[in-house]
Amino acid sequence: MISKPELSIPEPTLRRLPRYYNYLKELLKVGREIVSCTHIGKDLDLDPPQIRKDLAFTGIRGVPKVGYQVEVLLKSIEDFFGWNNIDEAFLVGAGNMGRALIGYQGFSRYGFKIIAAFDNAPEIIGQTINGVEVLPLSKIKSLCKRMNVKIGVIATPAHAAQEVAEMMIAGGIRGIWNFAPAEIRAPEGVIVQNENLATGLAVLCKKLQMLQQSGKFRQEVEK
Amino acid sequence: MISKPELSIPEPTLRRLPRYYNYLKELLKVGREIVSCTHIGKDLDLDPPQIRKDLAFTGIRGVPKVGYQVEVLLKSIEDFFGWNNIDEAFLVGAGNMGRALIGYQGFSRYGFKIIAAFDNAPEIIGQTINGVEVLPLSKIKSLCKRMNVKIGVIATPAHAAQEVAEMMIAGGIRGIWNFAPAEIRAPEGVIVQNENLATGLAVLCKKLQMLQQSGKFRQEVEK
DNA sequence: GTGTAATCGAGAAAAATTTATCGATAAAAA
DNA sequence: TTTTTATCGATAAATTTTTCTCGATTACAC
Repeated sequence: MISKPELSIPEPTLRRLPRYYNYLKELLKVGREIVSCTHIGKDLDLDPPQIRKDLAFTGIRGVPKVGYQVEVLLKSIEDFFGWNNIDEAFLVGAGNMGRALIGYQGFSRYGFKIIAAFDNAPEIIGQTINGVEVLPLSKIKSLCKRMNVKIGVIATPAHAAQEVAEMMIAGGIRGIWNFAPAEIRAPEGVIVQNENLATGLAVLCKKLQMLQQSGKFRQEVEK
Repeated sequence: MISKPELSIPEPTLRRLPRYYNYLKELLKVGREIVSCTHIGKDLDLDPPQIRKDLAFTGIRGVPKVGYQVEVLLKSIEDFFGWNNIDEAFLVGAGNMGRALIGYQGFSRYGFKIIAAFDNAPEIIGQTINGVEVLPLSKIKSLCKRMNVKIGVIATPAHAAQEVAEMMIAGGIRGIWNFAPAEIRAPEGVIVQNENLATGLAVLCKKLQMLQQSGKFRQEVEK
């Protein structure tokens, strides 16, 4: 029972940190230099002690009565995630989802860059999408090795995902960001992060549904 | 302290359910008719009792020694989320992210459909993307009302998100699915679901980083 | 039939996470 | 200079979530 990559940082914290980061970037734009947890808490609807704890994981210390310097805080989060040096990645599946990921400008902020795309469809191979060339899938293993790429993005249909993952792993990929609605099995030492768009949608729809029901309920009670 | 939409179902459960759903769909394709929690647990790397508990929230009951009927289980999850009747939604921001969301075929499975897109850029207005027309943003409020659309998707740059959200809310939108890397403030009774792609990326990168460090550490110890 | 094995459901125990509390510290005001 | 106030950090309490345990149920083998 020691197999898992022993994440000593709570995952909820890990998920909140990028949110702080985006928020702080906005603050910086507005020209704010200093911010307190109380203030962040109001804007993000979180409890100040929790924010303090989360931020403490990045190794930063605040000053009583003052708070944190926005720039220092941003730097601290960047260092924590290693966003200052760029991670180059390969993407497989240049369909709609794949194209969107290639075209999405926002990743540069997080030190992430898709440097090549792969696909099987002859009509897509050879195209250039947002400056990223689409290569035949068969080449992925050798190119992974040659270019020492460690992160792979999967944006294929569900049925192709596992096979693609195995090709990536054979090429030495250590982290897989999976957008296909499928479960990927990977050996120990390879991290798979599943990104399921439906999850967020489901949560939204369910909350909406419950809200409506409670609304109806309230109306009926009020009669 | 009674303000929040009192989600009596644990959110982690809510986030796991779509995962079960996708997994079960795959099982069905392979022709499997019956499945036990033990089996699901092996494939999804989760504990059987937890799966049982999660599934129980959808109101289903399993049969000892047998498990669950895959089709019945799928139906139960569909009913739970209300995926059998289609939710129509408007999208704002027909950039890369917006186009991807419009083009993504996968949403139909979850009873979700983007029926129109809105943008401000004159060169984009009037285009048709995957059968979805792009209309001027100014029309969104009146069209929301006329077509009784209750869900809005925001795929604009961060700075435009709040303003767009307010237009949507003015038109009667009750649920906002936000892909812009910005915090949206909404009145009570409007649900905002933030979808931050960077979150998953950050978790992946951090796990990878920790894995590498522990690997290095191990190597050094072994010397 | 009867026994065995697999699985379920429900409730208890354990773990993780969130929330609250309290003393300490630093800036601003008196 | 002293008092007041806002905020921090650390610890403790409460809550939530996960994991475990156990008796009950059902199919299958003998």
